[in-house]
Amino acid sequence: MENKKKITITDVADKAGVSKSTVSQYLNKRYQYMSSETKNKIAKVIEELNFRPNDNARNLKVKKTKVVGIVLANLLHHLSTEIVRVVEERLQSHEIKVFICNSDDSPEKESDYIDLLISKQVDGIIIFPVGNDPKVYNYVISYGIPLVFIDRIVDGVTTDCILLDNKAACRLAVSQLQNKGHENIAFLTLPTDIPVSTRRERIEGFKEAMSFYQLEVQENNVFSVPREEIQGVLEQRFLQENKPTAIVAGNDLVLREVLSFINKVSLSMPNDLALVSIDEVTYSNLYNPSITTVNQPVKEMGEKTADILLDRINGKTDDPFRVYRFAPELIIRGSC
Amino acid sequence: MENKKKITITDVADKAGVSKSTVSQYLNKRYQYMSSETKNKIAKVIEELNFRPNDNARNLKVKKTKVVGIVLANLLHHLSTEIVRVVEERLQSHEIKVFICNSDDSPEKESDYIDLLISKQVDGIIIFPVGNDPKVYNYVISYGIPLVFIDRIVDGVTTDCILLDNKAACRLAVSQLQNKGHENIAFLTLPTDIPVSTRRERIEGFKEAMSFYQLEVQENNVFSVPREEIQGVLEQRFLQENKPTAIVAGNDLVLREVLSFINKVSLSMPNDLALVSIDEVTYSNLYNPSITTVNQPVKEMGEKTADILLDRINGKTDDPFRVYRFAPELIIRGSC
DNA sequence: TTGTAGGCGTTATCAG
DNA sequence: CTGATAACGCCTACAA
Repeated sequence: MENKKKITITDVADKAGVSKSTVSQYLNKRYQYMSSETKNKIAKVIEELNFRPNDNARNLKVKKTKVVGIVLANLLHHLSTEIVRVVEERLQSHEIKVFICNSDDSPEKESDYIDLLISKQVDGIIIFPVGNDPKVYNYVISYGIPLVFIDRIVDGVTTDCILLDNKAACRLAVSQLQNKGHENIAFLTLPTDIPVSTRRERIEGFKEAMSFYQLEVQENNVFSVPREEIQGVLEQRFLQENKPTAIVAGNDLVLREVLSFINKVSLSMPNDLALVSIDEVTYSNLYNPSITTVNQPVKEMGEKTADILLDRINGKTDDPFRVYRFAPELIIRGSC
Repeated sequence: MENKKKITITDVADKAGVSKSTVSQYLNKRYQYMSSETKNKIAKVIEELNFRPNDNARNLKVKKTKVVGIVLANLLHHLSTEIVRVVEERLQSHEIKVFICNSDDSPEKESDYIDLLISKQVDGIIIFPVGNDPKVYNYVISYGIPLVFIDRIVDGVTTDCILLDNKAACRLAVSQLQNKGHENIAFLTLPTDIPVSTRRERIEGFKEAMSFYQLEVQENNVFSVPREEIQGVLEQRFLQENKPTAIVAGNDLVLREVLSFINKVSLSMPNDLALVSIDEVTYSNLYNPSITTVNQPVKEMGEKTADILLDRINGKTDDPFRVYRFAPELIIRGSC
């Protein structure tokens, strides 16, 4: 189990009785310039020695690494990982591998991983951004590495962005509820003090949708509070007059809290309270009653991300950067 | 937005009016050999030029990369990602970064990613294995890269393994059910034709636990079928005599199917049917009724994984490789 | 305290 | 078809 000296292309060349160059030719599949005899010989030696070329050395000469880095805000966020899967599949089919990094909602970690990916010379970077310092991201761009944002926009950074049409999502949610006769609708989301474009868009979208359907937005029905306070504010709200008859949960974390609240006070859906959640969750079909959700088109978004990135990497496009908005889809289930 | 020539240590040296070596010293924080004047000058130039050292070149000389690769079987599997988070946190505190790769339950992809990680010269590799060809894994070891398996064992590979004590998990599940007076207990798991040690261990564990509690294992109560067949076999089974009064779900995927079945035929838990699931799921507390689960000690397992790997990487141990079994924990909730 | 020279493992160029 | 040889960007003696 000694940590033996790593074997190199030179070892292979020596043992095969050819030169390094020839082995290199072999590694790069330039078989044309090679007798099938030497070819086989090299193959055998590589097998025997269990040789693997050192990519670091290779990338010193060759500019492309065929690796793309994805920096995830949160590994546990199901939507992100689903998009990643789609992106990865698409990139794989172009022979590109993916390294996933987890920023764990920390701008510092995110920045560290971006630096690492740059120093590894990856061909492209995809970020679910958590930070709000444009400098970090702009450096990637100025370094010449194609960059795509998913899920959020960062002020001051001009690059391709893949986003849900959040306002349309709210409109779908509200439309479904007002269809069912609800007028007193509450909206809950996490705090918007940090510049997370998504949350702000959803609040605005909710308000716009309400007025679109000529419903009144009661100010004590719109909440933007930290996760751990959600149950508290709901309990309070439901002690007041004029209880909401329906709730729109601004994302999956909010949904969890809302469901806990509903369980705790034994409300029954959809009669006591109707519910629509933005973003799919794993248990929407399983839950009793099943949960109506507004879903992101994961497949389309992932594929678009991969395609844009590929085009930029291969220099196939000089189109100006733009924001791609994807239409949400309403999945009507039992909760409303 | 031209893809400008990447700037190198030479550019920095030139612009700062010092030599490459001095810049290198700076990069490696050897400030002792440097006037604070030159130090500041270099810092400024690096900032201005937005220089980032090329890790590939660096790693050619320096053996440690300070990067560990994790190959995940399935990004969407919550348990895995939770363990990854713990591992990562631990490794971060030792200045080690983590690249996550998704094998997507494909042995080929897994093998490709292992090769990639090797050629990137990572310091260590952690795998949630999906393949069963020892060669792939043994190559990592023979290459001198420390390797840790999580969740499964692979026949023919001798290395450190982090596993749940699966038999104990089944014993906990059965004990809880027999406590509640159940005797006719069914067990469901996915197929065991591929050599996935975990599934086999859980089936055996179930049988042993039953006999330990002097309960009879009815052969038509033990299922090992593909996911898409689970609901079908349950429907059939519940048409027969002697219906089970309780079910143990062998993992989270099985649980989903069982819950769908229960919903479809409108059984009520825990009265019509009691349920215990092995492995935690995100919705266990939210569900109605909440779901009793046998949990893996994610934190301990993740930390142990990181610690073992760190010790191996730093050559701090020559202990023989071993299998670490972790005690599961029963979380009693409403489903039984 | 700074500079020079050589090497890390691979690829590319160009003779042979 | 094969083999020298010079990069690639950085690090590390050792010399100045």
